[in-house]
Amino acid sequence: MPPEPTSRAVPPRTRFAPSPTGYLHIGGVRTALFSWLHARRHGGVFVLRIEDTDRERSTEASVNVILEGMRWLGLDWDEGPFFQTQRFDRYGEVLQRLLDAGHAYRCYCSRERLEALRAEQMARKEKPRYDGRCRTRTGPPPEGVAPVVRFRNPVDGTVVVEDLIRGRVAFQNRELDDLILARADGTPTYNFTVVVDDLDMAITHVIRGDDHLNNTPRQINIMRALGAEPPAYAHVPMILGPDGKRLSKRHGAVSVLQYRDEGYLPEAVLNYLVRLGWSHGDQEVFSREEMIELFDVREVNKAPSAVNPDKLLWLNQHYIKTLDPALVARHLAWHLERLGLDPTGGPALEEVVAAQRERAKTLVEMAANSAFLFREPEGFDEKAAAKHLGAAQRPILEVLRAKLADLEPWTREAAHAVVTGVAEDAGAKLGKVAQPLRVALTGGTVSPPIDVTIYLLGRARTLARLDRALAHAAGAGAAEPG
RNA sequence: GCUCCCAUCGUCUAGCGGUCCAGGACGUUGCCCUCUCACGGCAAAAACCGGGGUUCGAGUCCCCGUGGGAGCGCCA
Repeated sequence: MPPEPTSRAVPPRTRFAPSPTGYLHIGGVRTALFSWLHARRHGGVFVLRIEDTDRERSTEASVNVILEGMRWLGLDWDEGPFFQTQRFDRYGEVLQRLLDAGHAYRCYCSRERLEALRAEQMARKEKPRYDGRCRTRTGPPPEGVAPVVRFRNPVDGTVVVEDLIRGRVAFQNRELDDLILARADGTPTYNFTVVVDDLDMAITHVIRGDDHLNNTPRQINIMRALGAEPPAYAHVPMILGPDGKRLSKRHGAVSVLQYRDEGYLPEAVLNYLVRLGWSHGDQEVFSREEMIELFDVREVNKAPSAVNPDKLLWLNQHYIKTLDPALVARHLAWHLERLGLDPTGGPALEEVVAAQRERAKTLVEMAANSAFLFREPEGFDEKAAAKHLGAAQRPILEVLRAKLADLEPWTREAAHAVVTGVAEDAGAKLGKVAQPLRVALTGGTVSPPIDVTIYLLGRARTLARLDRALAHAAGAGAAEPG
């Protein structure tokens, strides 16, 4: 038996081994995160392996999504990506070893027989499994039948999985059947490639979804037949949709990249995921460094957890508000471009972030709220204009225009003084001045504080828009954009 | 059906036999702040699945039940 599995004597080697058959969803990302954290925490190595032996369903597009998603989140790998389809020679080699040692045998049973067998067993309310007919087969092989290769699983005894999360889980060998290692066409199957790879890549900690817990005793048996000791295992519970049901496309099993597209920050996604099934006292916010310092797989919960989109949103806003504006600005630029806007065609992005950070839960929202700084609004919001850009507001807007025309310096403070001064002179509350001005400048009723809005917009745009608003207020017909 | 896993507020969780009439966070509700939208502040409602044990004492340990989940492919 190996010593304490998380001993720091040997740097751990962990891996993330997705199969490129769909998109990389949030559950997979969390597994990757936990694996990555374990490696980083203990100064180990994180390996990326693409399990693409299912050539029917594996796609290059899916591989790209995995790589892009990992990069976006900053889950960097130290080795790989390794592709299983490029290791077929190696699997063949190991398979031969197993065959030679008598740990594997060729099975000539037809699919029809297997299906019938399964049906019978189900009818008898038994667990469907291979009956081992070819296990002891002697004599010449049947003609014209391409055999599969099966593992000769021990018939009795117990396999114990010492799981870092579940604790000790025991399986009876008699519950296991002789699984197929290689198909009739010679290609290796999942449970076999995983064993070979985890061994070859010297993986010390297999951190994966708990849908694999039942596969583990089989894999351990194969490893032992190969004369190897199994690594430590940590089976993390599945992630459920917001409705508490299994994640599916209908509710939240979206690609990680969709979170990027919807305006989430990688910091928020990572923070959200690390708190899903793991905690450190009452702490909710974890920087990347803190996660690495504090995360311990052994503390991961055993129960599955449901995703909570609202909390992700909250974290996203938290990071939008607290991260370095320069960093957020880079993300904002990306989203502005997606909107068809030129990020350089307006005020400095860092200042935009500083002004908008408290009123946007996502970067998509921030980009949309900030669009007025980068292009001329499409006219005025009808209701807003009706209320704030009437004849009654004209005098105030005219005064504002006059004062802003030669305001020096063009700062937030100076703009503030103008607006409050106009309000005082008119004996009106600030809102009576600020709101019409806001509609005039932005076309709508929502924007950063009015002085900040003026400052960011700049003199030229401010005056042009005031002129347009004045024209509108005068009933001079529809304003021409730009 | 069989095997394995799981079970604290709506959700994520703290709790590792007494300090728990169960704490934090998201969300919800109310109040405050306020030039819009927000941010923020304060407050409130909200949970130990059920039943047996063990123990002086159980959310915490054991058993059973119930309810979820996973696996049982020439898928991964």
